[in-house]
Amino acid sequence: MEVMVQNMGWGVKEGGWRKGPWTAEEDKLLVRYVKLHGEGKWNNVARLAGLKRNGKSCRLRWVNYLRPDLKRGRITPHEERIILELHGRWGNRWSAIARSLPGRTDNEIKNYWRTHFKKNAKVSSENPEKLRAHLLRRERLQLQQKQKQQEDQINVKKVVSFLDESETKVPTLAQMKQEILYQHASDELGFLYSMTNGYPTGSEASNEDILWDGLWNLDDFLGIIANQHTLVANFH
DNA sequence: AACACACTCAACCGCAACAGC
DNA sequence: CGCTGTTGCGGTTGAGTGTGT
Repeated sequence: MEVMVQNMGWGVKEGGWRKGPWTAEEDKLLVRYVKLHGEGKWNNVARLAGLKRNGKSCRLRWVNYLRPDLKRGRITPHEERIILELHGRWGNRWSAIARSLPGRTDNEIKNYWRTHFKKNAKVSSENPEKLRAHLLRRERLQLQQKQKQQEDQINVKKVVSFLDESETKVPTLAQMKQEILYQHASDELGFLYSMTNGYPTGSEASNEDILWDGLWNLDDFLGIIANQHTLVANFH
């Protein structure tokens, strides 16, 4: 890796700092540092963790890649709507938008918007043929995503029926199911409300917290459920 | 199969805001 | 109050990969 990095012209030291793609070893050192010292004080990382990276680079690597609460995978259509909506309101305030999408980074959202929407605007004015091809392509991709979502829904049904079976055995699971279903429903309603009636005024931040708070991916949910499943299995 | 184009992602840079002295 | 170091943000770049022709 080190060799490859150097061949690519990366990994060159500038003022003593390494640059370019991170190695697994560097990641390990950074993670260990954060575990021991917490986030922040990034300029101490080089000294305390033995990394030859400047603080800025370490922070970026942590925030955009190593943080444990990051959500992996493609932006969902639901998230896409939120990005569009919030970008319409706030403009390029990526970090603010990212705060409304738990598990997504400003970098990720910025990248997504630039490739999908900024280009669209340019393409449409320049060449309608290109735009049509572009839209067709996107439509196909969305179709694929939709199919995946349907599979996810089937999985949710399986999980819910599992919970139904387990309710009598483990009462807390019944509670959990109720909360999850309620939260999912209120998210949808909240979003629809905001789309049709405009945005709440007054204590905006707290209202929005409620509105966006339940956007965690189904994967996370299924992960929790899987853990619960193991617990129940072990319990019996 | 080869090429061109589109898309994704990680990483860098410059600048501004903030905190501490 | 001004200086300095640190942190956070937005813009940009470039490599790698996927897809269409």
